[in-house]
Amino acid sequence: MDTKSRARLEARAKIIKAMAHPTRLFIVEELSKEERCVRDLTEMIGADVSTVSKHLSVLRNAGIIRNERRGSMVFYHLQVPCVLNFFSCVESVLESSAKDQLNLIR
Amino acid sequence: MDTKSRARLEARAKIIKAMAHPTRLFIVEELSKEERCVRDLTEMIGADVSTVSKHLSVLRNAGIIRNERRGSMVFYHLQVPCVLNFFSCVESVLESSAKDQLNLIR
DNA sequence: TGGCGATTTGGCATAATTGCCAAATAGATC
DNA sequence: GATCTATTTGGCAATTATGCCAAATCGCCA
Repeated sequence: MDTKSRARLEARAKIIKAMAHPTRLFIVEELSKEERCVRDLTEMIGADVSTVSKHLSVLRNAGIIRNERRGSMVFYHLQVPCVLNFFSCVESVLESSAKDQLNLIR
Repeated sequence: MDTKSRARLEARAKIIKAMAHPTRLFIVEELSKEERCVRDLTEMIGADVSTVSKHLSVLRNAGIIRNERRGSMVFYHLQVPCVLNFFSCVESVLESSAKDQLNLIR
């Protein structure tokens, strides 16, 4: 692995890592339906506002979501919707694992 | 968010987290071409064998890859190829970010 | 300007991840 | 069984991630 390949892999990993948290997956899923302000997301998630704000900044820094200030509120929306494709594949992995469990029992 | 939703999100996050590392992305990409033994992967990656072995176990525990022992060697192969779809979307995110950079400069 | 709601940032304690070395395990071959 | 190669596991130090509280910032409106 040369330096260039390593840099490319690191850039990719950074984006995937941004998705790799239950709360952030929830945010992505929710923003795929409609844009939301921090307060609404916080209420749905049930964590501290500061925690939610930091999760949002992780997703924003990765380039996955975007924010727009309107008045005193900040609205977030999904910038790159193809990340939703992750979900169907993840389900495939889960199904595949479930089958393995059955095979072990038999 | 109820307990059930949270569990589902955690299961998904676990799988995405397994992909969220440069070395493991390399492994997935490499195994998409052909199956490989631990020694070959280790040589390509250039880390300690134990490190590579642990990365492989992360991917295996997530259900993304599978291993098969043949003699004294263990071969790994991609179990759920749809994870390769992640890459094209990740590139979209990177491109989108690159455009943002240009807009900031202007 | 002062106060208020919305959001972000700093800081800290705790937990999880990472990578290496050393040791253990497994199969092949003698 | 002894030994060699291949792989995994245990353990440890260093780094990074997480979540909360407190404090700071921002926009609005009286």
